[in-house]
Amino acid sequence: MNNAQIANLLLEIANLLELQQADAFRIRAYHNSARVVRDWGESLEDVVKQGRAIEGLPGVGRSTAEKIAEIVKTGTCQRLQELRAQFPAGLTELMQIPGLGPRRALMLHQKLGVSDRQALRAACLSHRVAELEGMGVKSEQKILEGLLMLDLAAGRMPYAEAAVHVQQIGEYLSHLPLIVRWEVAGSFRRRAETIGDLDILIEAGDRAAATKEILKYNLVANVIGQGAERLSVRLSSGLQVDFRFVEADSFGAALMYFTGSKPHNIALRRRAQANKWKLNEYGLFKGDTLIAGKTEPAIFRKLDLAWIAPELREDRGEIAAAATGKLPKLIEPRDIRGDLHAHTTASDGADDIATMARAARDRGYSFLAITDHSKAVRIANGLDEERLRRHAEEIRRIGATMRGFWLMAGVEVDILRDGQLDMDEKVLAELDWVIASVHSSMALGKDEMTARIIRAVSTGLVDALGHPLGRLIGKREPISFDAEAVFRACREHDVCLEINAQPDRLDLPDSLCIQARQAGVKFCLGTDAHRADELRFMEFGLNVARRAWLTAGDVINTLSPMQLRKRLRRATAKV
DNA sequence: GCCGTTTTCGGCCCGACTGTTTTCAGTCG
Repeated sequence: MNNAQIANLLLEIANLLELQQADAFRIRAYHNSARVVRDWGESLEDVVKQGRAIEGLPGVGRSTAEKIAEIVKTGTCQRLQELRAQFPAGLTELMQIPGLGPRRALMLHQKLGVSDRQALRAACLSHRVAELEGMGVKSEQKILEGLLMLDLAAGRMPYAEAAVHVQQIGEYLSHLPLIVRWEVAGSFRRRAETIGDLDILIEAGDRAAATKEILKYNLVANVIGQGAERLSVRLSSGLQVDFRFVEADSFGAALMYFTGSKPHNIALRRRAQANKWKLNEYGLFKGDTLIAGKTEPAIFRKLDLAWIAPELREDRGEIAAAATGKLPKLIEPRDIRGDLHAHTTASDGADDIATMARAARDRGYSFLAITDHSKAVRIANGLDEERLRRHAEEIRRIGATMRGFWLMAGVEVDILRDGQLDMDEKVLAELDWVIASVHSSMALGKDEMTARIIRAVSTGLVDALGHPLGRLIGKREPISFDAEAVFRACREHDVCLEINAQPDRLDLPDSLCIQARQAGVKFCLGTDAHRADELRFMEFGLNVARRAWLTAGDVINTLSPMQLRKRLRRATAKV
């Protein structure tokens, strides 16, 4: 049972308590603990199995700790079973539909016997829902639309996809003379892995006129809500966009508020409250007097905090760090001097060596590692020893023509099922850079997988562990291994963990990077580019690194070619 | 259910919008 699974059961308890209309703070306590458990670096299953106490998790007290222990041991807990017995199974699922909360879900069940999506759709279509007290034709329509949405898009989209929307909307907004200023807030500004909807702040002289103009945007499919403060629309792509109208004097406060995250906001407000102040989307108030609101830095200053980068605003200790001057100096795009994962036509890439190298140099890089697949990945035309040798020669030949640029001869070698590397050791030892990755037997059990990876990173031939989880966001679950043990092995053998920047990988993810960093492991960023154009994915890898509190010193892509050579030689010398 | 420079009890962030209502409950972020 991994932390995410434990968190899901805690969330289910929270949802069922909502149905029960239990105390709201108790419900929130379960939501909080679920979030903390999901993000927690160490496997709680391991903690429990080793007989250690679950402690140090903020928001997890005695009661929840006991439940977690019970869940690990039995797969469920008494409290959850009792709650499940009280309500039909599908009810918490109904609460996922926009506009349906616990009360309405419960009413639908009690009055109409509805307990799953299908029955709900039927009830709407036969207009039985509209007849219920507090419901009407519009509610019914809204539920039907919500059901459609749930079937259509499974909710969140990858950050990279949202970024395309932001660019399009931004171009449109920037051409509206009525709009003085606009800014994207929300999870997009925090550069989260996936984005549920877009929150865009708008400063405009005439809100009504601005609303009209925005509604003329040709990608708006329908209006979800419209008021003096807010305009919510759905684009034809299914993406929900919330426009918030904001006064100049409140812009900073609104930016903070709508950037979130929610737990971060709550923590900030408590801090304001401790001073007998009030913090909301309009500003920081002492009584009725606005004492800060125009800019974010002004509000942070009043709260006696350093400005916190949006990527850190997840209530993971950033407020305490900001209060004590201990915020990290986060890695930035200009720190990156090269890319350490790229493919060419030699395996499954679309561009040849020279094209990839030129593209990297055009980005201002000082190095690029060419890392094509090894022979086990047949479908990707993986290289055998002989082809890899010739390929490396060709890489070096082209590299020699490029002044001030290190074209690294590397490989992405497969970690076979038993942990052996899919390439002769001699050939690997001749290369500049070796990434080892799991591409097969991904369903292996946790113990076997852990042993497999540790064996591979302990060969002394590996520089980096590629896309360690092997997950594809929303498509493929991560492989299962003991992260602490693997990280320890990586540190001992001087193996970097890759942050793979492909938009649907983002692997390692931020929470595990935080844990790995604490274990003393270094990181490398790689776009895993399969065409020259994909070198731009570096941006997405940087998002992960920043969300993981990483500095330039944690990431070896910030080294100069000479420093990098030195570091890699040292690693090899240890063998 | 959690938590403690206001606290081991009694608080717990705060406001907008919708749909159905005549003053508000439910939902959302």
